[in-house]
Amino acid sequence: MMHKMVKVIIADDHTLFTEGIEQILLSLSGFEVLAKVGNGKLLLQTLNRLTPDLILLDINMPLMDGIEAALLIKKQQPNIKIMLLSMYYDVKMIAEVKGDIDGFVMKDITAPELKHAILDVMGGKQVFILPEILQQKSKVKIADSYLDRYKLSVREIEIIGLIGQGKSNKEIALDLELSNYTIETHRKNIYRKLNLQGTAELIRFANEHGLGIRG
Amino acid sequence: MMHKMVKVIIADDHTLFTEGIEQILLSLSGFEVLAKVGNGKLLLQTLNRLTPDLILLDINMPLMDGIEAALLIKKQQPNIKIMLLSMYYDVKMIAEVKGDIDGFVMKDITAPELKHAILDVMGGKQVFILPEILQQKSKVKIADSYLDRYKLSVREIEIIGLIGQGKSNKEIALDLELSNYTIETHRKNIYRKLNLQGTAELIRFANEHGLGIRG
DNA sequence: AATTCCATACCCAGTATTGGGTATTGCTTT
DNA sequence: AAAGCAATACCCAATACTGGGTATGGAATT
Repeated sequence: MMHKMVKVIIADDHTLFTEGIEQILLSLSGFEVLAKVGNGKLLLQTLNRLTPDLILLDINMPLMDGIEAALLIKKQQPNIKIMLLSMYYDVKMIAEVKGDIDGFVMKDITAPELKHAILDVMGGKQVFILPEILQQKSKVKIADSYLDRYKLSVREIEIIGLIGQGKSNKEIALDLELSNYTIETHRKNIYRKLNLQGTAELIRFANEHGLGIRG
Repeated sequence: MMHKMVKVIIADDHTLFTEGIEQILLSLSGFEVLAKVGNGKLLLQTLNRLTPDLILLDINMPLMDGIEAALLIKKQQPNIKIMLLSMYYDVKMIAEVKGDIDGFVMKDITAPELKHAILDVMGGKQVFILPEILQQKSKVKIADSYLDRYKLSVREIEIIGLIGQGKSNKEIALDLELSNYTIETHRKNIYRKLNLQGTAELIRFANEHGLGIRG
């Protein structure tokens, strides 16, 4: 296994990304890209005629998302290794797939790191590479950036994150053991600082800035 | 210009993506990648010592987002071409940058299309490649998929999209010339079908499935 | 023909959110 | 010492949203 080409299928709806990954794997050598597919259904169909060693699988895809596809594939062809690729980290999601998936990496790792992760997975390890923010002992680095740009406080950033995960003010108040009034006040300040109106715009902001990451 | 290497800087916080793009450009030949940077500030610093012909610039980056950086760079070094890369399409955003930016492409185009777009830009054209969904005469293709998966109706998908853009029920009712009651009813049905609770979860869904794209 | 689904619309009641404002305490900066 | 900021908390009022339900008409399916 360590000495032969790893046959890979790449599944991601962003073509630039899949073609980029393909080029990366070719440049790393040791890999053969069997196919690149843009959605979960196409992936299942492709598996009817190709048998990879490994699938690199984006979580967010049209028609059938990555996790859904992964669980199906694992059931049908348990020998195929599956590594999930994501821009986001979500504790609930990881817990959901932990027993079934061979690896999880985020899109901010380097190509050598990806290669290393793949080889670990092919060697039988289960590899979960956590996002940098969770590896750090503190969140000073990311928090500082939002402090600077938007004059957001640490608490405000935290609350944006919780809202970004879909929590209501009430839930957040319970989580943080604060009054509901306090959460509302923070939200008022957040809207003012970011010049946003309403939950929808705020969540969009959170997503675009990766602030829905649970930490 | 057509016969010499195009010097490119790639700016995107997802390292796998920047390294992928680099590999793509190398495989296409005719390009020299001067640098890959992960945020807007680093990009500005890099421009103090390198002068590219072209910057491929992701919109969503930490510390300084793509548009902010682009407008600054265009002011300081108007001869550098800038092409924005995005996963999302937003009419308002495009209108905002249309006068300043040389190109906009989405991450679901192919590498040859990217090359073609770059060469057009380097040749003096302004290139805006619209997402596939906007190029289609109808939305049957994407709508069908959600019909199947979630039993969502065409109207429901449309309303998710509008909510995903941050519109209130009242605004949507005005847009679609319907009663506010109707929008609320559609929302109730959407929550039930998707097993979601509240605006935050719905918007997250919309974003993850690209349903915030204006069509 | 009957049933189901979709689109549209409404009522009711309760909760959630937003925007205006106020206030206190503690810490940091000037 | 004074000022500014963050965290926390509250009041008021209005609007927005949610979840329960009802209903009609038209189109598609059974």
